[in-house]
Amino acid sequence: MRRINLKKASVARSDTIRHINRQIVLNYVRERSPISRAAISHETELQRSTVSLIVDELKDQGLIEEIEGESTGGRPPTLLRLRAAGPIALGVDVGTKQTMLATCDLAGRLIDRGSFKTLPDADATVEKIIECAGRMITKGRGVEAIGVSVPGLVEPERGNVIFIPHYRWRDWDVAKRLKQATGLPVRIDNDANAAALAELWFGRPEIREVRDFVMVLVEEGLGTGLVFDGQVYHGDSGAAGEFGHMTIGEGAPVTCAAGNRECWEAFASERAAVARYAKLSRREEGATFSRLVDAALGGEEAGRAALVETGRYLGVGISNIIKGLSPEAVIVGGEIARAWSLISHELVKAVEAYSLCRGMKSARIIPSTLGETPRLMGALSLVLSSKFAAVTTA
Amino acid sequence: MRRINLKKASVARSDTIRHINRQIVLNYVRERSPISRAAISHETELQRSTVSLIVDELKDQGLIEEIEGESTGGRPPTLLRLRAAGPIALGVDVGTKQTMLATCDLAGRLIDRGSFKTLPDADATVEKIIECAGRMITKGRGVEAIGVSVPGLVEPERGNVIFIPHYRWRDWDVAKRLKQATGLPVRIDNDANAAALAELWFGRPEIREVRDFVMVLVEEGLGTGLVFDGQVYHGDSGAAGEFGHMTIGEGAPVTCAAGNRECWEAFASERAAVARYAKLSRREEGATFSRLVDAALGGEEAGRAALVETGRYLGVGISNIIKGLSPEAVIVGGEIARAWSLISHELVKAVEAYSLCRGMKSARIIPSTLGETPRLMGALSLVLSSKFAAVTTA
DNA sequence: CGGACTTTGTTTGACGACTGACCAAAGGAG
DNA sequence: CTCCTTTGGTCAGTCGTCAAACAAAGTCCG
Repeated sequence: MRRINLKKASVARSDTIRHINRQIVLNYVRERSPISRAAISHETELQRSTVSLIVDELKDQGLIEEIEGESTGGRPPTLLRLRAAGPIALGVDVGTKQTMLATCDLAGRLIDRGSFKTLPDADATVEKIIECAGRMITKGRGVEAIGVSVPGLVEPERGNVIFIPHYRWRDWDVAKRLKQATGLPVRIDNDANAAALAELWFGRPEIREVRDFVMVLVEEGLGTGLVFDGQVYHGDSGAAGEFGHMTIGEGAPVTCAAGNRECWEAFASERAAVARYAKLSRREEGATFSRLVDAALGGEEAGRAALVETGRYLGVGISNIIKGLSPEAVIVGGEIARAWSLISHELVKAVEAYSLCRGMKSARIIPSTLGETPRLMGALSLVLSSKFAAVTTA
Repeated sequence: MRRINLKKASVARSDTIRHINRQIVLNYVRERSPISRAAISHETELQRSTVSLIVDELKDQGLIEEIEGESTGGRPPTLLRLRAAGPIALGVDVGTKQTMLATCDLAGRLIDRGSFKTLPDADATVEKIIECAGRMITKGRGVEAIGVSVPGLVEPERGNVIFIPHYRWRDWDVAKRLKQATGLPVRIDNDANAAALAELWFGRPEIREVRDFVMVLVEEGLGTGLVFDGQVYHGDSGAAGEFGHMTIGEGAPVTCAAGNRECWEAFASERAAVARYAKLSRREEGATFSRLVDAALGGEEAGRAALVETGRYLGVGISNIIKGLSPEAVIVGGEIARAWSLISHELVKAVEAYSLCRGMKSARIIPSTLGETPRLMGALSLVLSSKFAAVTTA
């Protein structure tokens, strides 16, 4: 029931039909691999002859490859899977501490990795990214595009980084310069959006099947990535997902980027947790969030208490999101997911306490299924998802 | 960049291409009416011959009709417009005070209207709706489907009304019984979602062009309808849009349905405004919101103050929504829109005060462009939008 | 007033994509 | 070894669009 956007709508030609079916077949190979032509034909209700033609096209384009299958009583099928050979995408995850790079194949399997400490200077960081990326591209031939994930405000369509709070970089031209230096197309997005994209395309099956969910990425700040109908929602000028700046109360332990003590971010980010820890333990001034999590997991009471309190406030904000958006799932990502066993109870309790307004079925709340690299996988997903995305018609 | 849902994806056949182009042409007729075949051909880049074939099909189906045009220097065009003759949809708006019914033509112009006071008994109300609807359907032949808008929680796909707070009706089977009684298909949705749909399809051009917006419907309660990418978002099991139950502070003037004094609804609904008015004016115990608005527009200070305060809290909640969703516009609907000149200043001020966290471009905030019947237009839109909606392919 | 020009709408053959029926290939079961 | 099952490919038929030519119905200007 979508309203057609006449300004952007493109009419269907005779090859549109092939484009649509090509993407459907490709997605069957991706999701049900290894699968035979006959099985695809059976499930899609396309004729076997048609599937064969489409498969030939996908093989020619180097997207899929054949392997031998075992007979089930008749002629043995030739099974299809995504082409495994060689890297196809390069991902750059610009973090507040480290910048990580990786190449991966079509199926999203990592092939090569690299990383360096992010430099406080914007230009120097770009130079280092270009250098490191260049090395990985020449080493692994076949990279077709680059995806970049950054912890800040981005206009994805224009490839424009507006602001990165941690380093106070404004109008950072990383996308333009990467493109110039490598000659490859560059896609860029906010880290929470990228992480949401990664869960959508490469998360564990129980998340991949979910088409409406919210990614809550806890880092120094607090970002949210919204997925509606299997699609990351960017809002007007790509700035959606700043639920981190939602007002949820007063007297937070730290201030948000704008000096506000009422934002969700000021209550539930890593910085908030570290501030609570510093107050509780009273000794470590220069405590990092990593060490805090290690300490808590090691049984230290102050660390545990700081994390649990942070988890509770995460729950308060999540309950607001659930009420408003009724997603099927909420995914919590970032390093805090390592301590999920410690915080989940209090977090879920807070969500339920604030949800009592309506006796509704609540969303599943789960830690990221992508381990410790949701942002890096997100950067790679920016490239890979475009290969598999649905054809946009009207 | 949408992920294909293999469980629901349907493959493209040779007639899919026609379906897609048919909807595009139909939407050109709807939005640029009156328009000639040649103009459609020019804008869509379809051949004139193809447009002609599609137009023939649409004419045969009684969706469009021809009128004569004036020459611009060559052969005069035959202009096309939506068929104006006769009603095509019946809308039922179940309100907490009145239930309104109307029929309209394809272009959304009202043809016939009726209304009655909503009865406190669920069954009796259904009976009365069926009686009134039956009369309007037999009077105006041609009605193809019925749309119903209700002030409560709905599962639109299953046609199930879960709960209507005002009357405490649970599992109301209005859709099923209307369908049985009339033999027509019935579509049902929450009033805020319906109103959002109405703005999307029948709002003034400045809203119709917006593809991401939020409808805030102020009534006894407070509902929100979310439109993403030109599509009403329902969330998991159709329950999205309950931002009214978002926690925004403490000590609201009234309680929400669940006895909570922290919800946005408890601060900014009609009930909240009436409670403020009763407190300020101290005399009228049985004040209604309608009279409150009349009094305020008439210059009464207590009424004005009650509305302005309510507007301020509307702004607080709207600022949270803007931060999280970055919509292009926020539309405020309900009777309070009548007093827009009184409340807009304070409302916008509150939004700005709470938005300072990020110096971002803010959404436009405007009153409903559908006058006093956004819900009724919403009910009609439930039917009409399905005629014009984009073809869902993959 | 009449011919040239302009614009609109229709007709017709060619092309691309899918369907469906038939055929060839390759293995299992008896 | 023969029959059956399953997979994959071939080819005429149909549907929808494109492109170009054609017919229709005006305006413009000498």
